[in-house]
Amino acid sequence: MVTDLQEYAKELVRRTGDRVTPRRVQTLSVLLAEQRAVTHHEIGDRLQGKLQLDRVTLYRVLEWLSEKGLVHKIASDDRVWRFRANVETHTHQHAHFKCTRCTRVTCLDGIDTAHHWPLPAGYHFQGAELTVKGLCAECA
Amino acid sequence: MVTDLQEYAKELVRRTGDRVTPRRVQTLSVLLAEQRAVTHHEIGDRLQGKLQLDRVTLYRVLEWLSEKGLVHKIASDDRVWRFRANVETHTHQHAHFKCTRCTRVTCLDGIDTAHHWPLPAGYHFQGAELTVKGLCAECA
DNA sequence: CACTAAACGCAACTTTGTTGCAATAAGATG
DNA sequence: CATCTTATTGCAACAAAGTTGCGTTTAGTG
Repeated sequence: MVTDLQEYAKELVRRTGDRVTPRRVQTLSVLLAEQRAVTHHEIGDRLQGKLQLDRVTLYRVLEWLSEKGLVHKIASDDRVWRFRANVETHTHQHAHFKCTRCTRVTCLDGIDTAHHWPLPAGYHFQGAELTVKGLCAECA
Repeated sequence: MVTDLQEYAKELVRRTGDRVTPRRVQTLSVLLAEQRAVTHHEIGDRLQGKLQLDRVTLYRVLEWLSEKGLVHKIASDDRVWRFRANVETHTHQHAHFKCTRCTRVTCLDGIDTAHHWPLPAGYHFQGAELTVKGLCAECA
């Protein structure tokens, strides 16, 4: 139910201690509803009609959600940031899959990128970003 | 010796069968001289003075070098393409390391990304891009 | 209800990369 | 080595993603 999701989003925003604004709640709600990582543009489309939202504001809302740990950013080779709501079942340290045909990005919770990769001497590990490319089940 | 590198670059360009132009040779020469992945901007800086080179031409030269397999492109989370000369000792299927302080990108030849990662049923593997982040030996 | 700092909207700007087209030059041919 | 053909280059204009500055609105507090 949509209302449940919005209430949940509202609760998550409230817990941060910062202001609970419609834009934050609606944006997070959209991301919670998706089972994948979506672009800034796609989020904007889904919010059309529901409420007026400036491009810049959306960037700032997403940045804020990211800072608060409610969402995470994913870099891709098309130079477009994608965002995904953080769910308890997966940590930040996971891989992503990008379909080379439909360009959809999904999370690969089965792969743990927190694994310590073999680095040259003197190097200090902080994190890793792994994107596996190929065809998803629908496009294959 | 710089001349050697330029001669080598020239030879590599010649082997493609396409035209041997100063811009292609010089650009490849700059990339061969680097032990890491450099941005379009950095390459432009290194070419200043040596020869006049338009932004667009550089993009096209790099694209061409990439198509011919003399160079490979690396995507990063700062939306900037980086390029690195292909050396026999490493294949395209390897990981990269990006220092979060000096932003330099180096190749991690010890990690093979052609490995078949565990994917959901119906998914078809094509390739993977892995960037490990942290501090390099100089910045640590 | 009034107040204040945080959010927001708007306009202008930056960075990275691309497209179209006319001018130039690599290398083949005579 | 002059000429010709076509790939390559430079220029100008454009496009997309994202950022900055600033005045206006609004959430939350008293």
